[in-house]
Amino acid sequence: MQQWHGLLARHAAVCNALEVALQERHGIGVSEFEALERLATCDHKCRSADLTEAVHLSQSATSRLVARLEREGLVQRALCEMDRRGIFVTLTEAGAQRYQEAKPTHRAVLQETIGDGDCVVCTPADD
Amino acid sequence: MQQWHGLLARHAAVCNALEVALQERHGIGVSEFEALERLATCDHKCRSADLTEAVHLSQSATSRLVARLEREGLVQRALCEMDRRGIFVTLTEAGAQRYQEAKPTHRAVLQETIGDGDCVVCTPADD
DNA sequence: GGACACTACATGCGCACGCATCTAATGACA
DNA sequence: TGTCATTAGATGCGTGCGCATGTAGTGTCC
Repeated sequence: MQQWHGLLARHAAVCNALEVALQERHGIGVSEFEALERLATCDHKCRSADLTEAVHLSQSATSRLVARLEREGLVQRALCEMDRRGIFVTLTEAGAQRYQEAKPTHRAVLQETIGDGDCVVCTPADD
Repeated sequence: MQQWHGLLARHAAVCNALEVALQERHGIGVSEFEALERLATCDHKCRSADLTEAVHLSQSATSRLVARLEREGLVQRALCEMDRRGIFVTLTEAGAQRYQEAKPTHRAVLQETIGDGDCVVCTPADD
């Protein structure tokens, strides 16, 4: 129970802070950032299903997330020749740049907030 | 970073499992349960602002949450004589019963899922 | 007492979500 | 090759969210 409430509190606190900072300074949300990060660390392209796993959202939400990112010019949809049902989501130049800009913000907010909250058992000594 | 992704993964996993179990077996969501729990552990009544804190939602979302619970007959809004801007949210008989029914489900799902996920640093030795 | 800043909660609005479903492509099997 | 179950992703729909704002009650200062 203590763990659970700690988890809720910490998640809410960090997500809120991240959402505000990323939205204000870079015009993207937490899920958008996670998606960009996944793409940036996956050779700049991966399947939609991989993103679904990365952002912890439903398949439909991921589809719309990709649509938003594409509308923003941060990613592109590419047909997958191997399996033409699927798509490759590829990071554009603008997307890679946006990610690099947002990354320090992301890390800084994490640093500030992830240790807060009342979840003592989840706080490791290091880091 | 490891902590962060662990937090995200764990939160998503537990919330999903809880949402499904609570919704299927008791017709309430995670936030609804948290609100009922807060009320049950607060002498069956508390201010709307207290609920806002408990459920980690915005004030407007809490207002609608209370409206849903009231529509379901699980809580009632009572005028606060001390400060007539505010309200007391009170747990009804049905609400108290629903909470008692849902509580074992909630605890069981927590027990099953809160240790899962890939966040090793957040996993204490005990439990 | 009257004006005004402030607070508690409600509500209009736009947006992102999940669920169910649709479409198109794949793979297996006859 | 034709049929059919399965899979990847897109989309209609209803719902819950946050933000901004509205409404009503409170406290202060004159």
